[in-house]
Amino acid sequence: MALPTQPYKGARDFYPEDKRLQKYMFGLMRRVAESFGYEEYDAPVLEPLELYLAKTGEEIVNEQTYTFEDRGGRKVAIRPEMTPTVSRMVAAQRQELAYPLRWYSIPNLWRYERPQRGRLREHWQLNVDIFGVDTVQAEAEVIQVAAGILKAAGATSDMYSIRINSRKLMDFVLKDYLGLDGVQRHTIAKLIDRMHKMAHETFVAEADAVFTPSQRDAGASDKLLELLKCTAIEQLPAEVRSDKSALELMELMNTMKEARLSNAIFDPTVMRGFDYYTGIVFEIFDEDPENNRSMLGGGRYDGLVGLFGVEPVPTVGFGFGDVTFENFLRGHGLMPPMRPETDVYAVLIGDVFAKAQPVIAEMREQGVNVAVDVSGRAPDKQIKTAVKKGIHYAIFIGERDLAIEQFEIKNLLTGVAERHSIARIVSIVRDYRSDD
RNA sequence: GCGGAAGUAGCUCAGUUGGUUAGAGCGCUGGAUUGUGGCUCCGGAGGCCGUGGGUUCAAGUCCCAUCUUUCGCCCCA
Repeated sequence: MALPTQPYKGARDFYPEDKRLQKYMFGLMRRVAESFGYEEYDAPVLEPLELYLAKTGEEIVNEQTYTFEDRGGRKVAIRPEMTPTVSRMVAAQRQELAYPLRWYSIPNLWRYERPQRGRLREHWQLNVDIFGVDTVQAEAEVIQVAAGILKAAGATSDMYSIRINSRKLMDFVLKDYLGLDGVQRHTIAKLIDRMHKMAHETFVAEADAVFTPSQRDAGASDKLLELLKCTAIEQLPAEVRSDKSALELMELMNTMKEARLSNAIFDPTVMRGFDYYTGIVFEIFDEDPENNRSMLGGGRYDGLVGLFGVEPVPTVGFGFGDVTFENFLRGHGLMPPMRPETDVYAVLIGDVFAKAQPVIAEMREQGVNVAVDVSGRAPDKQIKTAVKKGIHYAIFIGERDLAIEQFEIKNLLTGVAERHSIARIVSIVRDYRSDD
């Protein structure tokens, strides 16, 4: 029986062309994050299971985390997210670090669930976090990092929307404004999270079923619906609008405006699944009608670092997955032209492999990436290979060329061939490469 | 974890109410052609018809299970 060639369920192989796209996406992420002063860190793929028990959502730990017991009887998890890990790292050096601390990482993460569009079992996720800032200036900054990556990818503001809400505000709404108890709040919160996926009548009916008769008489249902319709803080009822959390949101929205992020809106239906969020939460939505989904999300989690027994550190961060990013790029026609790493394909004519070495070495020393065809096949076959690999230049090396130290360099995309010295060829290829 | 759809060559697919030795296009590969790719001509390789079981004289085709992919639900880093 033959071994299967397909990768593990929900995981991907990265062939060179796939890896090229990944390098492009990660490159954008790194460049933009570093332009804001973020420093890259990393950590093990394995963590003790306890790390996730405290604050990650229950279902994620119990059903969506890969776990096993090691030979020493320790319960181990393959990291399903990076936030607990980075909190652990910050807590470990709580006193030594320089705040505000700006860190980013692009870890691969695993979740055990059924793969579907935009969600696999293994994915890579940019994590951007700022530690030690308790004002909404932190939120404003990380949102700008997120938007900056999309902008660097060539996205325009109509392609996505930045939707902002606040856990504190929703707590105030559900507890003080609507007077719900703990269980009711939890149920309604989950319901709001699903709101856009269900028929409006279903939502109304399910929400109504949560309220007690006296709450219903007090118009809880209508109050909730009215509130969820708001798309700006100013539209909130006066009682809600004067809460501290609303003022905070207003300040953030104002900064968004100053930062020219015109597609940032207040959206009370943005809840986020994790239990550890404590304040502002936000998502960036892909506005592609074929792919209308949250592609990036984050928020404030001031309580996590403190779980490790040190003084708490206020924190804001977001995660941005490679799968949703790739869908976004494809959906909006933002896929970049992929250029192979190899600049020049050396076509050898006749048995000149040994004699050609100095010429090839010279090109490489000058920074040109050269792949040599060592197949001994006819020149036309060698060219076909170069074309198939997508290499842009071929250099022809035969006895004649070596004798006069002039070589033909052919642009395989245009078919144009010229004859030059190696020095000249090197400069032509370098100029061409730095074109874009 | 729950429900729908689909698996035939590397890719896209055809294959009649079950009936000889399973096909096409593209791709791959060799030659025409060891000093120049895309066009043309000639040749070649490549399939346990996803896997296992069942029904039948006979299964790519019908039934069951299973795996994988995909769409949705749950959930959502």
